[in-house]
Amino acid sequence: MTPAQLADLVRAVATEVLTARGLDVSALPGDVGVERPRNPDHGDYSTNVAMRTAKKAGVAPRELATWLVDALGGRDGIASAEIAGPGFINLRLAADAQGAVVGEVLAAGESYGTGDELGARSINLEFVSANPTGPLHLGHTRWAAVGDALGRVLAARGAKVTREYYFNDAGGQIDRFVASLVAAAEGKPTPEGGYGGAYIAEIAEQVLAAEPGALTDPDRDEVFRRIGVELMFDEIKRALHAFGTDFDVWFHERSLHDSGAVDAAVARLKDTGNLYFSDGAWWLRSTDEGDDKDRPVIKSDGKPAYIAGDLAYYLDKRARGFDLCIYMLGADHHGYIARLRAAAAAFGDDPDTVEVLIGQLVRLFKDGQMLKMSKRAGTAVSMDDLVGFVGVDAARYSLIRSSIDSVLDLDLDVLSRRSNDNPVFYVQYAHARLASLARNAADVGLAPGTAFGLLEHPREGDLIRTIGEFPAVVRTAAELREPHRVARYLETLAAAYHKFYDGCRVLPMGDEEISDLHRARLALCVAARQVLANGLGLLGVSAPERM
RNA sequence: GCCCCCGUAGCUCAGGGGAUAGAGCGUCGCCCUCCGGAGGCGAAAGCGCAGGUUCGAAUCCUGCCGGGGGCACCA
Repeated sequence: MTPAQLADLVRAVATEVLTARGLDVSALPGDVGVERPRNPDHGDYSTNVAMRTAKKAGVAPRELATWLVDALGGRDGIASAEIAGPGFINLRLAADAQGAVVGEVLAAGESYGTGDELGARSINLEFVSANPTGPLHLGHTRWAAVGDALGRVLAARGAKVTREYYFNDAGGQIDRFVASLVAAAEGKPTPEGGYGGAYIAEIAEQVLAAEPGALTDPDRDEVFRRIGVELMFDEIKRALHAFGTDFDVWFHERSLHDSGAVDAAVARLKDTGNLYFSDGAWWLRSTDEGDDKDRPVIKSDGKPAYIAGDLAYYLDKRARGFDLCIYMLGADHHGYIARLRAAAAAFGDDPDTVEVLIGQLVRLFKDGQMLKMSKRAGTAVSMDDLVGFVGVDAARYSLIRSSIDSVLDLDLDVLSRRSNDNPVFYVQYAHARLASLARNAADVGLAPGTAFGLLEHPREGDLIRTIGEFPAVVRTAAELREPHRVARYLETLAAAYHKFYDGCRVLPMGDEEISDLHRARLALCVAARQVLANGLGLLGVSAPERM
């Protein structure tokens, strides 16, 4: 019996009991569930349904709990039901009912953990979207890891996800980038406000290699722009791909200007009265969505402001059929939330079709000193740097496993000193150990069995219940847009497995005869390995056969 | 001044109202006669402060204190 099935049973029994007693069934909360108590004395699962329902139903919590316990006690698969504390109902499952979860995992295989509650949603997930003026730094790397994992998690729960990268290749930042390239090519110092990293000189060199006459070309800047920006794009794409993060759509802001989409979007907003004219500029009422001031869309010099591109871009996304647009932005962009929502509202959409996830910074420490991440200074810690230090798996995992709400401090000395310092190896080790076990089992002719009722050891029960949690963990991670929950769950699962492995012998000892218990335990191991692999897959982290 | 995020063990971080608050690393002490010791068992150690809501608050609300990040007709 899975937790979901048990919750269904509790709900059904509660409904029966209330009905039989002539009480209001609507007093039941909509999300009747079971949870795993921390204290094993409190059973395999517990439910607080009696406490949550009692007041509305007009009965004492413990009295209602008594009725529920009586009704639950005799049900198939329930070994015991008892009241505790203020009205908790603590449940124990029969070993065979609980063990059936193992069979479900084996049957579901790679699809265990997936669901379809997001099936109706077509989601545009935009993340990273770094300006093509320099290599991806640590902050971008965090979004690359988290965004990619979120995309996988959303897809696992049924959403149709398009991962998208928006290149801001139309504004003044690009002009400065180009000017920096030209200066480098001419051997001149970095211009005021330009970019001075070593990569600038490298790209300038490549431009000259591709177009030897670039410096004397009448359209010199245009040549450097065309080739230089393209080289930067390629570099960013290469780094992301090497990081295991690929996008479905690489969107160029410039295309919106070139195609007239920006003008069209602005015109439409003027027509519908969603822009107002003041002080020579056209303004969007972003204050309606909580902004502290309205924002100009057309500047008083007649040129479109940056936000004009955002408006056209939003319209483009909607035209492509997305019913939810998720933007992952850094903490320094939190002011954009109101603007982006206002954009949706201005086009007549529900602002909730725009969901902005704000992630905090990553700080890197080495020798106790914080490393600055300034691209301009050229001392940035890049995605490649981090990967070079710790590898893709550890980099992704360490960035994903924390909530994006918290500033993340990574210590390079710790991460690069010993691999064991990173929890990813704890999880991967569990998988590798299971893979090894499977090889050994095959060598002695042991095959998985189905006598799950024999799995009565406390650590077997704990492992089975942990495996049973996985689908709900993925569902919650998708719903809350928090892929770090998957990582933390995997650490719990790995711990449950290691404890089981320490306490329960799987393979026959010496010339011991193979028994149904051996076969059932092997099946449990196969299931555990499947869940570890599925979970690591959601994070884009490898599940190694050997380490 | 206004807005956003954070404050939980020595450190890095989990804990979407529930019973005795967890993990990794670090410290101390155990377990190698067989499946991978990159493991297991045990110990010390913590919810910034004050109110409020609730049967019940690390979790929700308010205020304060502390830290970080934002508040452009730049992109």
